[in-house]
Amino acid sequence: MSGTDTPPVPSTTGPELAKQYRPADHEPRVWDRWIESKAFHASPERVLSGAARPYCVLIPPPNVTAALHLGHALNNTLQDVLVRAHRMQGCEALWMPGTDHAGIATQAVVEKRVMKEEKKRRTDFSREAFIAKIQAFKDEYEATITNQLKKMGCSCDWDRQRFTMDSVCARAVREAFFRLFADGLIYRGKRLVNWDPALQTAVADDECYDEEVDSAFHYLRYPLVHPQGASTQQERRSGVMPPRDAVPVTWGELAARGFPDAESMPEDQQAWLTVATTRPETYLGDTAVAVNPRDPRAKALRSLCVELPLVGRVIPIIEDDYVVLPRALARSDEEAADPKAEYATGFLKVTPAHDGNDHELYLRHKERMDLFAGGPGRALVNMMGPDGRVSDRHGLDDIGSAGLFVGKSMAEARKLVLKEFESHGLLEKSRPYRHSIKHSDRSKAVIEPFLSDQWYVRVTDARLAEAANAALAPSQRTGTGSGERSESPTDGSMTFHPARYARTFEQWHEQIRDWCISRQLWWGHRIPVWRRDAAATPMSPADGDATIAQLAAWSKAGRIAVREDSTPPGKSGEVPGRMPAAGGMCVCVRAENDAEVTSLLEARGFVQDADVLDTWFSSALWPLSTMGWPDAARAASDTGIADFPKLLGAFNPTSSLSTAREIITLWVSRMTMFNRYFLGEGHGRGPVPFRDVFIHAVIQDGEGRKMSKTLGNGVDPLDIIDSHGADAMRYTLCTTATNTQDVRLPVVKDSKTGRNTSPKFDVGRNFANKVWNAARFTISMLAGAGDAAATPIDPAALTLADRWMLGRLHVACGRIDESLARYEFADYAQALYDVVWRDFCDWYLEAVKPTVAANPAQQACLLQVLGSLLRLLHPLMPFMTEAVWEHVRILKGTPIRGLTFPGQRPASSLVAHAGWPTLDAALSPDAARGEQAEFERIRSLATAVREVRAAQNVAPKRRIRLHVPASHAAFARTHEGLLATFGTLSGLAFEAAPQEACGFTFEAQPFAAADLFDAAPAGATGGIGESERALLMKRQGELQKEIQTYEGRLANPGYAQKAPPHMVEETKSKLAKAKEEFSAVTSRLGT
RNA sequence: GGGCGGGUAGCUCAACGGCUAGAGCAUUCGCCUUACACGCGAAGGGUUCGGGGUUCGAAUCCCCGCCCGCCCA
Repeated sequence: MSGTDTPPVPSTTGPELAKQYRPADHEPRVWDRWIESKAFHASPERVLSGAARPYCVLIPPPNVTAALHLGHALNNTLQDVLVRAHRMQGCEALWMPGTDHAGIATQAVVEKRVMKEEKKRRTDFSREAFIAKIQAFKDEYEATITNQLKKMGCSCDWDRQRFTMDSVCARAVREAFFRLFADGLIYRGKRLVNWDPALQTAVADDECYDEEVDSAFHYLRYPLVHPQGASTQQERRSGVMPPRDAVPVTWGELAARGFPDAESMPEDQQAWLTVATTRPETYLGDTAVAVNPRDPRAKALRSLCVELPLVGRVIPIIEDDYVVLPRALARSDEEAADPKAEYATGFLKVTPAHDGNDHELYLRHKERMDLFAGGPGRALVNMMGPDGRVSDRHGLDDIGSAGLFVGKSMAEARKLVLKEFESHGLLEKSRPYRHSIKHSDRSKAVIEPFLSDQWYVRVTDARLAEAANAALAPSQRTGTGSGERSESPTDGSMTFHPARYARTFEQWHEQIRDWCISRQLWWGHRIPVWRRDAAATPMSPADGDATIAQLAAWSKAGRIAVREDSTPPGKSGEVPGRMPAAGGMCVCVRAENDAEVTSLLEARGFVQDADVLDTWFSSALWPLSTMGWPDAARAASDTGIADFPKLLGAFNPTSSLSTAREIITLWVSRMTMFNRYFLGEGHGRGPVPFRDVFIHAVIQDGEGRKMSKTLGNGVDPLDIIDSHGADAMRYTLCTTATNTQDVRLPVVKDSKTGRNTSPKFDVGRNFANKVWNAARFTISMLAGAGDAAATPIDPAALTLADRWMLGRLHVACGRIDESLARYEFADYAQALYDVVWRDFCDWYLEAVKPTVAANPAQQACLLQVLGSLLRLLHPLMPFMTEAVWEHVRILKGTPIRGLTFPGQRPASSLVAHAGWPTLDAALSPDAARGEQAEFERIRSLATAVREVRAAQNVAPKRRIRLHVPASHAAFARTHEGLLATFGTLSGLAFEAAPQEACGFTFEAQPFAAADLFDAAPAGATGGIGESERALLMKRQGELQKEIQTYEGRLANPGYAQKAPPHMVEETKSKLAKAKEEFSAVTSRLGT
């Protein structure tokens, strides 16, 4: 810490503070003081030199898509609370800020904007020109977001702000991709995407909408054949057995196999299966028919096949319980209730290249389907071109006599297929059916599931998924899953809060699938792979040999890595001996600007992959990239931040990550895998990226709905800062942060501004104002105080009230420290509320009012307690406490023995650096239990007096006389001052109370309040008054209930025998007390 | 389909096998009591979703059911 910090601005040191806390008067000034003094700067040097413990939080980088909402406000408030508290505790606290480029979301937003403003599509621009537009948008929103965070008071180290696409992060992405590629953990594979045939691009799920359309189920007959007649496709291809020779299966044969109802069909005719489909046109890509194994017909069909009409392809019948049984065969009400059961025939055509569910079926029956199709992957028959028309050039190479469909759009093909089937007598019927299908947001075209080449990270490798699970703390492992602990010391060092989320994390990795990282977008990190298809671009042998030699040299030098299509996932690729004559070859180029390599590649027909990486790929590197990995020296020179090379060593692993539930799988998992992998020398057991993962609640509106733009129930943090102040918002958000999974915040529209707000924020505003006024009052009382002494005051020299307050402070500190350690922010807020409002304001300030002016020791105690409270409040309410601190820190204060502030930075005038209150055990309530109890008795008696005053309608300012029984004479005399203050008493009396006094019991003894009125109220007739009687009878009722409870408990024979003895004793003594008081009350009522 | 959370005062939430189930807001009554009306004092308000079980003792643990919500597929 530099300590070059400005003194308080003169204008704020005026004689008096405003009567109300007005946030706008302070927030900008306080913010400027923090920034000018570099209050949030973290120095890795201090960590590495051992001068301070590290505490580090990485901000979950907000998307640059839109301004922050209340959920962000919550998450960032909680992070700031953690960071500020640890900074005050003496840690070197680094909160790393930054934003995320959010590929799909941002590009989509900009595309919409450009369409609206310029009526142009992305494809109307060059890739570079369009990216420039997105870049401009990003700059705008990054500034908006940064401003919002600053308005909230976020104490990030702003000089270190990163963006997932800046040069430092880009280098990390490039290196990570290269290493995974070289290690065989990145491979190319096929996958179904949402294809927009109009725009000829893949679109993301959230760029589609579902819309109901009128369609139909069509019932197609597929003739049954014997597989031995057809053999496999491979054999047919080589001419062994033309498809026409497939041997038909007759109904008679089927009947003999036990197929129900087959005997009712013509015995010697070829049998068929009827499939029900809404997409008959895709039949060209069918590579199986599926039947449910529980279907009574399934057994008879085993070992048989069907032959696709016209195409002639012979495809297997597979059994899978995904298939819906027709209603007639349903085995339960639940099955029959499935609306699809009504339309189902029990036979499902399987088109794995054109339907997601069919693709899943294929993955489960891969071996069999591929065998029939002629080899690995061959059952994925793609019958459509990128233009959405039937094609025999994109994977359909056995079209047979179905050539008439080629070139037709999918809609035309549907009609034609139905017509052809009908003319062959193979269309059984069509039934109208209404269902929802996916459409593209932008073109409104019907989405076609389309097979395309994608890049994958092989996270199923043990070095990734299992390593992530091994990171979990042993107490949070269920023990059954993958990822046994190794001898690595970093295994088991990551803990979730609340603990239940560890299960989400663990199960995700147990059933993880390879991660598809390519996205058909322009905005993002472009995939650094150049590919050449041998078939597409022939090369002369000489060129080939030269290229191979060059690639081998570069590969050896670590500048590139090579994979062929045939390299199996999980294996590293090698530069082949010569240029392959078939298949594709991919070259990953390590350095971003290696023009020598890329120009040769491009000259030899290699083309860079057009896709970009999934945004989460760069996010997954956040703990590394923000710390300068892999080349911190270049990060330093890029940014001018000299200590970049020290960050990783000082702050990774980071301390706490705060994020939302759904992020566990998207982000937490991947950061864990990557941090461990890249810092773990390839074995995957390197350091974890963070020790604690805190999952915060989701803010919902009053009805339990998510806040969203479309519902119009969102609350803008800046609106709340405007109306209530940043501290009020922060405090209120903390009060909601219980460890449940969601919190409700009733939303109302402010009639004046028309903006959404919540009455909840008044809680924070009121509390801020309360603290402000408590401080204002304290300052005014201490204004004329004498000089401070250096020798700490012995608590024994203080009054009972002072020591009680120190005890309350002790309790509050313990509760707050505990809450912080457990990430229970609502309890932190509650502890502050209790100690500030209920203890300090309600009782302590009232107690010292009459005495503090004449008691220097009490002055010291009051100031130290206020200072402690402001410190404890600071993480939640940084602006207000800092504004107050400007006045408090200049007061002369003698320390109190046992109350210290470790972590304080002496050179700083900020409460942000003022250290954390720490109280010796000597000041704990336990150490002086008798005294604490004494003060509590005083409070109880005062409350009893107040009850009488309220019940009797005594004027608030009127001083009344308290008649004390002999049993309590000494007690009352000792504490007469406090009792008089709290009860607004004129004094004590020890003789019998006059007739018109109002009696009450305290500790089962008869007390009375007298001199309540100038004259006896009209109608008073002597004896006890009506309101006193009411009071006593109410009390009598309470006591009766209490006595019943205790007597019932003691009457239970099991209780005395089995309950802990101290508990039985306690009940007995409570019963005795209650009975005693009951008789006192009764006897008073009897007079 | 798998996993998880919740149902307690009108509202938002506490209470983690043992005080007469507690706070804040809202409500009612009395107060502009010299820090604070964004405040002070006092009061009313609960069959802890329903049913069963374990236990001396259940809002809390177990089982069944109902309702609401989230995540993953």
